[in-house]
Amino acid sequence: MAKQAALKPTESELEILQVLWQRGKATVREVHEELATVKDAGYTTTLKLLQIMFEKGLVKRDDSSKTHVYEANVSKEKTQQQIVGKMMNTLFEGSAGQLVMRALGSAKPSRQEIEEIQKLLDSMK
Amino acid sequence: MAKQAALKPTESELEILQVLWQRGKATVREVHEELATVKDAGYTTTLKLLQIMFEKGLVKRDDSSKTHVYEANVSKEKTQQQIVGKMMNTLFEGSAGQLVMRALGSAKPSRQEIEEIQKLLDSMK
DNA sequence: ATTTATTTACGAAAAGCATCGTATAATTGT
DNA sequence: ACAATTATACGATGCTTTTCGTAAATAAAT
Repeated sequence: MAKQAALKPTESELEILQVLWQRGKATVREVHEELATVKDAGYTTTLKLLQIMFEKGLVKRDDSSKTHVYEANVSKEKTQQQIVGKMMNTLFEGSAGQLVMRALGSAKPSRQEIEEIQKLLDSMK
Repeated sequence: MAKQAALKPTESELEILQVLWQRGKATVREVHEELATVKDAGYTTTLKLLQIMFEKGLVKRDDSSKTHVYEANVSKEKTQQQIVGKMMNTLFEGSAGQLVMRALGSAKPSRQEIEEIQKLLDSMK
């Protein structure tokens, strides 16, 4: 069904995508249980959200058996890219450098991550 | 009216804040004109937004003369920090490194910015 | 002075989002 | 077989966000 125009997941939808990206496939119940450790909402809320996400094309589902199995239909990478890109524009005047500086000031990455980033930076010069 | 609990500017509010951070002070008209180069909304829309932001405490205003003059009432730094932090959690599992990698993959910073980031990274090791 | 422009205030529509309750169907346990 | 549990579907509510129209007040222009 082709490419959709920049569909931006909402906050709640992102929480669910996070679970799906991590688990691959999951039932509503499984998503809900995992969400419950962080959030606090009813089962039907999670269900409804997943149904809406299905309509939007954010997830796909296997409904061959009674208990449907959901799976992300947008990649983690693309989604991250899209949102970071948007944020760079509305909040950092389009400057990746500024965003990076702010992110690094917020929380410290591990030594290994630091070296990875440095490697990437070197290759960009 | 004191300190508010974590007030999260909306997308549109961020666009306006961006203008105000850049200009310092501005009338509704000025904000609107600048916004118009990027966005497409009526004058009263911008006005209303600014009025709402005033009620929320996001901006302050000088209404001593008929034409009110607005100014940001939240700092760019704090706001950026707040939003980047939130995004790190909901989208990058709390990892600054992952976020940085993604940001760098999105758009290339200038050579000068790269070196600045490298300096910061070195000091973090 | 009278008209024209600009400005603020305010109400309200329209759309999007998160949440839940209830009905209905299917599955499981006894 | 029947009761209890578990699923989905779907409508509806309340809230937030964005948008604009219109009225009233002020200022500027002729």
